Amino acid sequence: MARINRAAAKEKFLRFLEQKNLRMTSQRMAIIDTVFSTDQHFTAEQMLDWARERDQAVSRATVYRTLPLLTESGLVHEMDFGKDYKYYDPNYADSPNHNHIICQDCERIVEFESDKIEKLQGEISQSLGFSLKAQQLRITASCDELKRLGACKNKAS
Amino acid sequence: MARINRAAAKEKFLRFLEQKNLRMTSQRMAIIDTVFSTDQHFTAEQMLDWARERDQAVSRATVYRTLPLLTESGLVHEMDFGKDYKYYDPNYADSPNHNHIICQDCERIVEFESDKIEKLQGEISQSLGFSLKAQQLRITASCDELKRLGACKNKAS
DNA sequence: TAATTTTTGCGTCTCAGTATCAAAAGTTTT
DNA sequence: AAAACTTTTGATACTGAGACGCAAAAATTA
Ligand SMILES: [Mn+2]
Ligand SMILES: [Mn+2]
Ligand SMILES: [Zn+2]
Ligand SMILES: [Zn+2]
Repeated sequence: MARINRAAAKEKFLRFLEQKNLRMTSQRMAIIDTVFSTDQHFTAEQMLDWARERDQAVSRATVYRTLPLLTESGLVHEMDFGKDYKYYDPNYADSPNHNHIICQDCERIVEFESDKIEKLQGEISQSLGFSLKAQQLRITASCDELKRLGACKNKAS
Repeated sequence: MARINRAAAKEKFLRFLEQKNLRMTSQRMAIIDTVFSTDQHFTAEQMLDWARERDQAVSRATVYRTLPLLTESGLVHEMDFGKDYKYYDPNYADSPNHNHIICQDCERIVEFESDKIEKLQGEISQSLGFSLKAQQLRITASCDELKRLGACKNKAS
């Protein structure tokens, strides 16, 4: 589940902008540089902070405008992890078939791939009249395995 | 995936209230009557509308206060279906092991149970250091099977 | 350089949900 | 049953993520 490398990401984004008659600007550059220097799942506000460390001239509005462009171009995916804000995942361009398990106590997110579950997913979807395209699977659980080791910062501890 | 019957639900809620030194009021009664007359997944705003049809004297505030009580008592479950508002599920008391598949185009939600996927879920969770309790699984897909039949009201059609 | 198009940043708005608080309703004590 | 106390209610204000409108700035084209 490694992210796409920064040069390739820039390349792809440039082609996307060109094709939509949009311009590469210093702010957009700062944002995609920041996005593709992490493989963590991040929020818009986090991205704003990080991008500003790199380039002061990045506004909240531009971040909120650029993330949908990155999404549309396929470089990141919008993720819903059950919080009331969106997450973005920079790891999809490179591994489009991974899924996530989320701890509902802390916010630990772990990626995984499983042929078996992917197959079952497809079978279930189909049997219920859903198509396969763009499917995604999320498991919500508790990491008290990790809690016992002191790794899970459970809020209600 | 049938919901618990209304009388049993009221009974359970009464015991819950008693045990927490809370009172059964006409508003709370109207709300749980409404909740357990549907087996649909609903939002707080929907519940407000429906409960008001039954009893004018139900305010938004009371709905937003009662739903967490019903959740805490185990009669409903808070659900996140990827929208920016919560859903509530009245079907958990009776079938606590069901999962959901959601169409990302329309908002169709279909419940399903699968021993196979449940087993895999447990295996994956465990192998990644997550515990089994309170796990839940959500599949996001597109129902273009149904779309072809004109059943899916896809927004971007 | 001038005209045109795109982008930016600020401020305002929306919307679900929470917090506040005084009035109302229910309970317990005298 | 009146007084004292507790819980609940509803109106209103507030919050926080994100969308939107607009005038200024930047980039492109003429
Ligand atoms: Mn991921
Ligand atoms: Mn359900
Ligand atoms: Zn955890
Ligand atoms: Zn659909």
